Amino acid sequence: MPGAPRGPYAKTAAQRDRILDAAMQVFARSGGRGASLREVAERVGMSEAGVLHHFGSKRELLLAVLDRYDRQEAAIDHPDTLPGNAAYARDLLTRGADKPGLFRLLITLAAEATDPDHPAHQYFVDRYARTADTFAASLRSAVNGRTDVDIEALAHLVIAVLDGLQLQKLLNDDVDVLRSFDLLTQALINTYAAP
Amino acid sequence: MPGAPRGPYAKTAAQRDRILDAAMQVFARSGGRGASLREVAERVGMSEAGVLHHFGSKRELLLAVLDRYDRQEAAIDHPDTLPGNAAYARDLLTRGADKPGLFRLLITLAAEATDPDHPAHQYFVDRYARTADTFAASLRSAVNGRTDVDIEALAHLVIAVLDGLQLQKLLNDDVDVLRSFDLLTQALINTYAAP
DNA sequence: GTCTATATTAAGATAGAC
DNA sequence: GTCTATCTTAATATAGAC
Repeated sequence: MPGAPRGPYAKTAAQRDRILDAAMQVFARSGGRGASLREVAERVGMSEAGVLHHFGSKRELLLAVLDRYDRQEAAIDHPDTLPGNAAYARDLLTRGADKPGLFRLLITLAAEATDPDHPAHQYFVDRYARTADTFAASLRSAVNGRTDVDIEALAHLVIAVLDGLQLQKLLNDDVDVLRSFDLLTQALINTYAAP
Repeated sequence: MPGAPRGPYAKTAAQRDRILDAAMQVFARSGGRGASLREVAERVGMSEAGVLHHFGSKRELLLAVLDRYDRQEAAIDHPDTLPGNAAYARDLLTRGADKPGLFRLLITLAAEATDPDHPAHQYFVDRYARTADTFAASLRSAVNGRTDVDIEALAHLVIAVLDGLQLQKLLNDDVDVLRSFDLLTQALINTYAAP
């Protein structure tokens, strides 16, 4: 009975969530390889064995963190108009600045997961493909009819900007990512938007 | 006598270089945290203690790898015209595709080094600041006279695109990064270049 | 300059008591 | 469901022989 945990499972679900919260912070600070179960357990006030009772291994824990994040993201409804989507992308940047931990988690793991042997490799391959599809769909309506513009390439470009700008923001908080992003959108609209 | 190693030091310098080559590959595959001295030593056909004779610690080895890369980069002369620079940036992307290891090294470490406690944190902060200055200088001439364009923001934007596109390329080799990059340059020239 | 041997620390994981 | 205790493995680093 998902959605209404009660009985003996209620506590477990709550504990799992607390562990995921802690793990997310630890993975965000130290990446997938730098993070240790010990630190996760410490934060949650539990032994390593306790953590491993809920998640069988470090690998599983990492994937569970990403999976939960995905479910939360999927619950938000995404705009399907272009201005809505540009605003959404802009909002991503702002949220990234607000909660640097979350973005650090994603960018650090994505970079690590570039290694085909990394536990989250397939996850990130899929994730980026999905994102590119989403962005392409909304850009298609903006370009409306123009067949001379490569929508997929445009989608990859926008995603690259979001990732790259946030990386710079994390290294130097003085970088004004919104300013750079606005320069991009203006140029893109100016050049590729349907008349 | 730099540049002409001879006598008992010649072998040492050559060995240091071999170690740096191996370390670069290992760091590129596994990141700074995932990499082990054991694997570096193995590749170079030496014991861990042997490696540590040349570089006192893993941290030192990592910084030496980055330092050597910087010296090599500095030896290349960079164009100072805009078309030259756009071509240079495009070339970076091509090189990244050619030698994925090198770019993986840079992007993975940059993401890790977002953590202020990471050994290479300061290195990457400085590196990005320097790169932004370089790009800004060449963009300034392109915008020639226009005062309504934020050159620094433009520089951060271009760097973001280079990083972000290569990250996607590493996750999925089918992504056509040059196509996306060309969409960017066309839009930027179209919108911000001096008449 | 390189090796073997070892100290030290820490990690991930399992077994079994409570 | 959580803990203590333990196994196993592996990492960085040092000491000292050759």
